[in-house]
Amino acid sequence: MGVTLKEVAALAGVSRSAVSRTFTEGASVSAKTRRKVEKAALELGYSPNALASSLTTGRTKLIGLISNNFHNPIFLEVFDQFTRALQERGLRPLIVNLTDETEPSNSVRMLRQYSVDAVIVASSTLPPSFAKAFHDAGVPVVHTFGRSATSPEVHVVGIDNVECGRMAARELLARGYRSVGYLGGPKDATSAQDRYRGFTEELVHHTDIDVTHCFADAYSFEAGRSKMLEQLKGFPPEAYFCGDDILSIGALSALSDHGLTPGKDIGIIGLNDMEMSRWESVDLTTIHQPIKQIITSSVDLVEEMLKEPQRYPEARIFPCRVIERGTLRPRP
Amino acid sequence: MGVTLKEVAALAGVSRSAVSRTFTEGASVSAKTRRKVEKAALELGYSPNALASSLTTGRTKLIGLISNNFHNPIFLEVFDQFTRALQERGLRPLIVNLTDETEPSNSVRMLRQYSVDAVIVASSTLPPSFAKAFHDAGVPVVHTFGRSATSPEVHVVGIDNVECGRMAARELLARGYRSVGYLGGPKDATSAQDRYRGFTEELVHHTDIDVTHCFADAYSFEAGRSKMLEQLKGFPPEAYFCGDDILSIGALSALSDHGLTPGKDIGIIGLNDMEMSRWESVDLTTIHQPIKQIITSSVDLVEEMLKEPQRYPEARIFPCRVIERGTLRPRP
DNA sequence: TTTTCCGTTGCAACCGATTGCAAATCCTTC
DNA sequence: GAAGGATTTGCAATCGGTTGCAACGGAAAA
Repeated sequence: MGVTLKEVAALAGVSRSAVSRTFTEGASVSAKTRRKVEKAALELGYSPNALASSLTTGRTKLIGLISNNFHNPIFLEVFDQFTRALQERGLRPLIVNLTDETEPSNSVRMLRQYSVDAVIVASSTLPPSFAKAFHDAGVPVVHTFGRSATSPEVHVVGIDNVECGRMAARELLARGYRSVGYLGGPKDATSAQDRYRGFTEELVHHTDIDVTHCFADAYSFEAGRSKMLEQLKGFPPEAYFCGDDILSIGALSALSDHGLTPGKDIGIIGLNDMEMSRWESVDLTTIHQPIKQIITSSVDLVEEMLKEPQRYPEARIFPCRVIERGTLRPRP
Repeated sequence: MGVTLKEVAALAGVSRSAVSRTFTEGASVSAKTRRKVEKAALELGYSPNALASSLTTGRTKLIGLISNNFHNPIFLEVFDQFTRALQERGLRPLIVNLTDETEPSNSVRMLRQYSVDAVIVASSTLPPSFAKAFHDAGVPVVHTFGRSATSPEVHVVGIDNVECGRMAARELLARGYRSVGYLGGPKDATSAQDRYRGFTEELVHHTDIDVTHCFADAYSFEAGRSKMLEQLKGFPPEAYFCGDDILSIGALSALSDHGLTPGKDIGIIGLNDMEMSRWESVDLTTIHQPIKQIITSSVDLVEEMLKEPQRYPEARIFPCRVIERGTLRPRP
């Protein structure tokens, strides 16, 4: 269908190598032939076939981008950032939407078939073993939003979820709440587990504080809402640490159903600080996760791995901080 | 890096052709060789290189998916649906995030370099000429959420935006509003223009009704909110047709700033019926756009174009309907 | 047993590029 | 003008597959 090297070479009256070289950085071509070739290429509307060249160079500039969080609005931001960051560096995101039906191992195979140069697993709900599968298959991999502690074999970029749990606990303590709850994401998500661990660890010595916990089925509005509705049927604590802003927003909706005012009747602190949390109607007190930095750093890391595939795995952990808005009562 | 045909052939003791044929649908191989090859392939962990084979077959199964709506939450749903639908059919989405900085023509070139089999332009804010550029470059293209009327050269799947504008106008009339406004998306978006046209056309003979209009800078929460805040400084009409749910939600936030109750003090009707509009705290009356059907149909169309690239362009238009919730006053 | 036919197999060319190597060309310098 | 070195150039092999074609082999038909 497209114009090929050969045709350009014929028109320019040079060899195919000459054409190839004019289009590869730092190859040796004289100004004269370069001019001839460029003229011919322009005339024919030629642009090199990236896939064909990948055959010999072994580089496709294709990066697998795997996720499964399509029901969390934060993902919009994540996705926007990732695609931009990759594009800016001349890399192309090849997307995999991991649904419940899709067999994870299939995606490993598929991405290998397309010879992606590297894979980014962007999810806090996938197990470390998933990212490791790519590593084992010889594909450079970065697990963004992954758990750092127990996956020494794979690069991880994200936050310290345990510390975030502690941070949330401290914040609730500082506000004088006497009974607190953790409303986490799905129980099998490492992020939900780690945040829970930090939260309870911080509170274990405060024997005067009542601590409860529960896990929503997913990081989604509906899951947060229905779990909070369930809680409100019993005797809910004075304040909740929700494992994600979208859970918080679902929870807020449940509170409003019951005529409860967040920050006054019940405290809520979230995690992520997504755009929506800043909306006046939401005004969520939350722990800010530096998404942009995390993603830029992830893509940086990918680029470095392209140069040095056997690079020793590292964890890049970014600090979080509490953003005060309206869903916790003021500090005394 | 990976295992190649040759190695499998060597291990299985057959020719490379035999191996190739066992992995291509409907090729002639005896059960015996197939068994030998499969055993060897399994042992070596071989899976064919999709890119290499694309060289000869001319098919990559790569589909360019281009969008620029990364600030509208509806895009989460769109994106989820698109990636799933493509995956289910064995097609791979190659994403292009069209930002303001990126030169559109670059994406045409880039997608041709990766020999995508087809391109889906998923945006109601890109001009028909953009989709046409792919058509002109010989790449099959479907413009999802595009304008049907004036792009006879390109397949379009979506809704009749003019009709939606009329529908909104009729709905506001039926509720007895005497002064109405259109709060549209960016002025240069065909969807914003068409919805505006329908809206005013329907009202042109109702000389007793006051009609005003304005355009937000983008299909985003912030744009809707700030435009509505601006409106509220003057003498706003009794009800608005917002060109998109996210604009409506931004507008609702502005109303709440001013202590106005939607549905009571000011009416709002949106367009899209995205998940968020169903949230109790939003409860937006809106025009439902059948996203799922549109996307399934788009991907169907792409598949058909793969078989028949020169297929005569068609427009697939899906009907919309009003979903009554709480942001318009009841019919009299 | 020989002939015929059909399904299977391997050879070799090709897809569109890259690249090591040696030949050709250019520019200096004597 | 010739020798020398530095660039530039083209040849041909290669990347990992696919596929038309002819040869092959086995079974059924004669």
